[in-house]
Amino acid sequence: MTKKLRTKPPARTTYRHGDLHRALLEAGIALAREGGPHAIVLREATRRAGVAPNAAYRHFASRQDLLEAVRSAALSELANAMEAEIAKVRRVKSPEEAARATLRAVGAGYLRFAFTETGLFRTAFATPELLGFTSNPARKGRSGLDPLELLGSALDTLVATGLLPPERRPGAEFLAWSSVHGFAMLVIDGPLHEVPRADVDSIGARVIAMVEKGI
Amino acid sequence: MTKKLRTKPPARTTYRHGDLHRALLEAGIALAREGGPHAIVLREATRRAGVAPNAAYRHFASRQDLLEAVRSAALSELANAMEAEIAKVRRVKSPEEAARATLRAVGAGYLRFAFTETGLFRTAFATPELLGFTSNPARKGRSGLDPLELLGSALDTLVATGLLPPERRPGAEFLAWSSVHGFAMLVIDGPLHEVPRADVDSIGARVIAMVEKGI
DNA sequence: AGAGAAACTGGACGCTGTCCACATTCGGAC
DNA sequence: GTCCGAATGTGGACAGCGTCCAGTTTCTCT
Repeated sequence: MTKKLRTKPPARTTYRHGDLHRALLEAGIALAREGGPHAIVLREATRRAGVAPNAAYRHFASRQDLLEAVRSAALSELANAMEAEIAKVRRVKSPEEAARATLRAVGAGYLRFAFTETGLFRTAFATPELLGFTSNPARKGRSGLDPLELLGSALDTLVATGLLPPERRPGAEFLAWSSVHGFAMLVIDGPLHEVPRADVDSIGARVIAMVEKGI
Repeated sequence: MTKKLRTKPPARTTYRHGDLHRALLEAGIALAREGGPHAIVLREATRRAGVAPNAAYRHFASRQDLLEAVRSAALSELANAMEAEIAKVRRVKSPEEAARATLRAVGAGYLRFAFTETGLFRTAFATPELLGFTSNPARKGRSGLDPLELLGSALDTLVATGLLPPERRPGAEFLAWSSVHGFAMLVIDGPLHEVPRADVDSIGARVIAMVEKGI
């Protein structure tokens, strides 16, 4: 064993770190990815950045503040996962079919992220006190939309193609989001936890079908 | 100010506490009720029980163990809330209408508990590692059914009255549970947090309607 | 009455977030 | 170019947490 081959920063020689804010944020993201929100530990983040614990306070007001920043990054990655799934849909037959497929893609991307990046997913929705995801640049994906906006956009398209009556549009994102999010939780640490991936996917498809039908 | 009028146990004079297990569990439940899962703190529980911190280890293997016990109690109370709502339904017109109303009551009870006993609700589904609610006597309500079983029973009745095709019955509880649970999370600490109760209730009704229709 | 087990106490350890006082360095005004 | 204030990082401390170990008190069973 050489001494600790953790991603140890090369023992900076300069007094100033140079980009500590980003280093701490990235350490926080790594921690969240590995162990979820409660694995985000200030001292460990500073350790990984090769800096004294207190240095963090020049860049984040508190552990909670760092948590919040990681949370935004997680939401942004969630948006990217959703966009990736949506991108696969393009160039299909009818606009109607495309609209439906896009809505399904939104759900599928959400679930894929939840199951693939569980730690980040949990972090995205870990909030000791209130807060959802109000519009915040840090939480958007590459397309410039955050997860809720992506869902809203898919629903708008559904209305535009005449597949969803306009009077049922308001608040529809909450119906869809509830179902898919709840399902993710059920799988991540609920009764569906031990169920094989294939079965999970098929139930997931039914959840999305239920939304399409019942919305 | 008299010195701390917290529910201070009357400074027991005996060496033995007498019923420390229950006292700790109840302190844990109180803490969870006030501040959710992470407010369950071993030392605080022992303080409220008027006992040294280590005494807890004679009754719970770890903080996690106490958390787990509180969690079971919370699930049991959730079952009770659901049962209470179901009880209101009895003696309606047709069996079909009764079956539908019962399913809605299951959802309504779930949501009422989530919004009324938020701390306990959060605790019921807080689980650092895996686990859902497998059958466990401590998690049942007065009727002898746990929350998931209550939902399952309502769905069975729906099938019995011919309102739900039997082939769609398997796994249906996961569709219903996903939607209602997700909605609860959305309200408790998601984008719907600031929305007035009346609006929340009306969206909640739509969620339940979606399930009835899309299941 | 005595022995062994069960319940509780006391003190300690390492970990955490956070605060205060101090050291170093950077960038701009003269 | 030099000086000075602001920004950044360090060191040491504190309280609170979960947990462990060793001792003490009490109960129960023979």
